[in-house]
Amino acid sequence: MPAAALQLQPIDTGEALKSRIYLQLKEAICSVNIYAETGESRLDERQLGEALGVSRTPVREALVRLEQEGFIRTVPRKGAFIIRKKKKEILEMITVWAALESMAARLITEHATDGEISTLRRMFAKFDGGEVKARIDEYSATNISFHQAILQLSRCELLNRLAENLFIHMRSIRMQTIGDRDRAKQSIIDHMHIIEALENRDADVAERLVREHSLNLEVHVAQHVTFLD
Amino acid sequence: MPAAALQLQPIDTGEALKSRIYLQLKEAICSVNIYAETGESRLDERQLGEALGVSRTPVREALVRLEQEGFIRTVPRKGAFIIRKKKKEILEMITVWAALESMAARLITEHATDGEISTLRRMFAKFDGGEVKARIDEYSATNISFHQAILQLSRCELLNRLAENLFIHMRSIRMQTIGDRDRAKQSIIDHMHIIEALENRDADVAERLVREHSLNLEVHVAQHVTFLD
DNA sequence: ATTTGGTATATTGTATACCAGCTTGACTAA
DNA sequence: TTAGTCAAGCTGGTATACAATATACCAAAT
Repeated sequence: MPAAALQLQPIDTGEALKSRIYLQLKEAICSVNIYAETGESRLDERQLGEALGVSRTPVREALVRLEQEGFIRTVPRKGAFIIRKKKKEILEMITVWAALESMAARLITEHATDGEISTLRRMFAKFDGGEVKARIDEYSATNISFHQAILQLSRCELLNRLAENLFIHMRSIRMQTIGDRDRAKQSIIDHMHIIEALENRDADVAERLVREHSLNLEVHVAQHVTFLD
Repeated sequence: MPAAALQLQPIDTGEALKSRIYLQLKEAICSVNIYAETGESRLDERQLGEALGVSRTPVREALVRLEQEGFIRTVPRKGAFIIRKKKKEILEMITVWAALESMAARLITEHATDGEISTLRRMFAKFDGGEVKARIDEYSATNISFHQAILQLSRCELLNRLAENLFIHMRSIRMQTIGDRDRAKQSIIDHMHIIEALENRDADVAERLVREHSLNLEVHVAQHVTFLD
C-alpha cells in the first residue's frame, strides 16, 4: 500500500522555544560583544521573557546553556551577566585553538583527498595580485573560512565542534587584529605554506606550521591588544 | 576596622540545587556507564525530582547542562536518555585528547619548574620493581593521575577544563583497556620517556611522545574494543 | 485473528505563583 | 547632620499548575 507516495518530510518539532531563545540570545550577545561597551551587562530574566513573548522558564534554560558555553555568568541572587573575556582567557583560547587546529592539519594529511586540499588553495586565488590590504574585510572573511575549512576537512566532528565554540568567542578579536601592521600579508604567506605542507602530506610540517601560525597570533595579542581588561 | 581578622571564607551560596543536582546526576550517570547495561536509559524528570526531594525545575536545568556536555540526549516530547557513546565518538575523543595533552606537554617545557616535573617521576617510583601487572588497579589510578597532572602543570585552565570533560567520558574505557595484553608495561615505558623529554625541556619530543602515546590508545581501541556499538 | 480507531494515561513543555535574600531608601534618634 | 534600623520592592530560586503530545491499551469491525 503506497501511502508514502506523498513524499512527506518529518515535521520540525525542534525544541521550539528553549533552543530558539538560546540561539537568539547567543546571536544578540555576540553582536553586542563590542568590547567598547561600557553599559550594564546584566540580563533580566523577566525582561527577556517579556521581550521574546515567553515566560521565564525557557529563558532560564537558555541561560543555563549560555553559561555553560562561557557567554554569561550567573551569580546566585544577582542575575546573569555577559562575560567580558579577560586577556588571559583569550590567550588560553588561542592556545587551545592551536592544539586543535594543528591536530586537524595532521588528520587532513591522512584522510583528505587531493581535491579537498585544492579547495583550500582556491580560496585565496582572488588575492593573488597582492591586493590584500585594499580588501581587508574580504580577506578577513576568507581567513576565517580557511581556518574553518581546516577543521572541517579533518573529518573529526568533535574537533570541529570544540573549535567552533572557541571561534565564536575569538571572532571579534581575530577581525580586529587582522588589520594590524602587516599581519594580513604574513597571514596569507603562512596559509600558503600550510597548504603546501598539506599537499605534500607532510603531517609534521603541517602540524607545526598551523601551530606556529596560531601561536604567532597569541604573541601578537599578548603584546599589542590593549582593549581587553 | 579589622573585622576580617576572623579569617572568614566566603559563604558557599553556590548555586545550591541546580549545581548540586547536576553534579549528583553526572556522578550517577558516570558510574552507571557500565557498557554492559542493557536496561532503559531514560531519565524521568519527575522521578528524579522525587528521589532528590526537589521539584522538576532544578532537575530540568541540570539536565540541560548534562545534555550540553554530551552525557544525555533529550528528545522533544520523549524525555532525556543517557547517551551510549558510539565507538567513532570514543575515537574522536581520544584524538582531541591527544591534541590537548600534547599541547599541555609543550607548555610544561616552557612554564613548569624542575620541581613540578620531578613530581611526575615520583608518581611512578612505587612501580619500580616491575610489579605493574600485579597491582593493575593501583597502576590504573596512577596512570590517570599522571595524565591529569600533565594537564594541570600546563597552567592552562581552559586546556584543563576541556580535557577533564573528555576524561570523564573516557575513564571507563581507559580503565578497561589498561589490563589488555602488555599495555600497562608499555604505558609505563612511554610515561618515562615523556618525563625525560619534559626534564630535557624538549618541547617537540615531549609533544610528539604524548601525542603518539594517546594515538596508540586510539589504535588499540579501534582494533580491540568490541563492547561498543 | 488482525487491524484500526479512539480514549485514557503518562510525560514533557510552558506558564505562573510563591518564597527568600539582597538592595535601597526613608525615617528616626542621637 | 549623621548613622543606624526597618521596611518595601526587586530579583532570582523553587515549586506547582496547566497545556500539548506521545504512548499504550482496548474495543470493534472486517
